[in-house]
Amino acid sequence: MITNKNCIIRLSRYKNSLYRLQSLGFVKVFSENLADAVGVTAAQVRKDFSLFGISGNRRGGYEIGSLLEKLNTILGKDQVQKVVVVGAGHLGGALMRYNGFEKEGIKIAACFDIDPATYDRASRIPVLPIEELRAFVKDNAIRIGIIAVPDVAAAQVAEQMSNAGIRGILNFAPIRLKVPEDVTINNVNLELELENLIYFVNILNKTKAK
Amino acid sequence: MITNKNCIIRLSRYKNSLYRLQSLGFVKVFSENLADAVGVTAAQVRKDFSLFGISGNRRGGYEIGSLLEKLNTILGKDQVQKVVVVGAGHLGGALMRYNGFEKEGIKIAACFDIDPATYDRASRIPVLPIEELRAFVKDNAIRIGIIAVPDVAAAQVAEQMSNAGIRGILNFAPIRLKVPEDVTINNVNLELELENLIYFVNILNKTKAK
DNA sequence: GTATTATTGTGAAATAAATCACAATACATG
DNA sequence: CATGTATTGTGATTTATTTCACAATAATAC
Repeated sequence: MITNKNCIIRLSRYKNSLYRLQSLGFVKVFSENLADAVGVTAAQVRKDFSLFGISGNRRGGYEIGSLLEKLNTILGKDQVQKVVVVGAGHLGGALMRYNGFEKEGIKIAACFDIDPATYDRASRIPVLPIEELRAFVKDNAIRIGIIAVPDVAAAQVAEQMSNAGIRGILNFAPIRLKVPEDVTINNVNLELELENLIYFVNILNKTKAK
Repeated sequence: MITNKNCIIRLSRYKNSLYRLQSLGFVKVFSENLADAVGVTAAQVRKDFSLFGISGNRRGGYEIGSLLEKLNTILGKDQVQKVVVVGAGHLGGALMRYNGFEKEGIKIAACFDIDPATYDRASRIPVLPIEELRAFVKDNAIRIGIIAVPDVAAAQVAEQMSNAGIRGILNFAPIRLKVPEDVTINNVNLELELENLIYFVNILNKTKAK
């Protein structure tokens, strides 16, 4: 079982690049081409594939169509993934309006909040009371949730999600969530990303200056 | 020169946890406590500090105040960091309204777009024509930029930023940007994060099932 | 002031990830 | 059908990161 997050992210990148190559009319690809497109080494590409038992054709490279099928299976993209969002504020709203998920086979099935002013059952993506989270998650067999609430509410929401049966959480709140070990958390923290950039900009600047 | 991104992110996390501990009235902290708060091992905390020449007091732990000073210096938080956003759409708008940056000493100085309908020089955060990016960046000595435009425009914006003198880019567009090597890029890609979650939820599920 | 104890700081060891390098092999060419 | 060539697949090697383990040492107790 491969649990190297970077490796899985590379698989996603390969997949995205392959779609681009396919739409340009390409049918086959060499590890070298894919490596260039994604920004890694050719050996890394082959090693990653080898890890997942994906094989190509010596001297002939990889057939894009079948490669995509395999990657999509590994990445769970052979079916539409339904997710829920908790938090109908600025961020939750932006996520609901964002149309990049659809073409990736990800569907926001509903949004939940505690503020009745936000409720809207008639909307394309319904906004429902948080009390209905559990039932909705069960009824729709949902396993992925997005936390888009202020940090003070995040811990409680994480617990509600976990109790409801959600097994993967994308967390936008800038705090560490504690969940059972069978729940996976990916954090998106813009302050951290910016802070990180600042550090690297600073040290690279100093290095050049010397 | 430490160039391990994860290590720098841990420093940010230590810093955030330390502020929390400080606000609870704590004055000193042990590597063990910090480790618990951040979710790493105590040895990792000490090793990270050691890497940056930060030392505590054997048997007495670390004094939170001076530790924070050192971390803030390393992370470039001893002065307010001004950044620009390019793209005044949903995402750019949400970023401008987001008030989490301010308390981290990060200030969005201006936003740029190509659509005259978005221009607003009188706003708290002015929205300006992209043509003015270069002059603004120079005049305000800005080094960090956020790309919040659709993917088709991202490559061009990255080039404009890089030419204008920006040295760190936070990129929300789901494509790989090519920039000179003295420009650092951090990508935020929600589709990728979700896809990644799906993978881990799937494999953990299978593992448990067997 | 001596002994005891808790905690740091950091080389050494272990583990994880990436790269190398080359045998295996499929296709092309004559 | 033999020879040459390009590309894969992967064990071996290298590099990076984390963890271990324990000497050094500062605070505390007696």
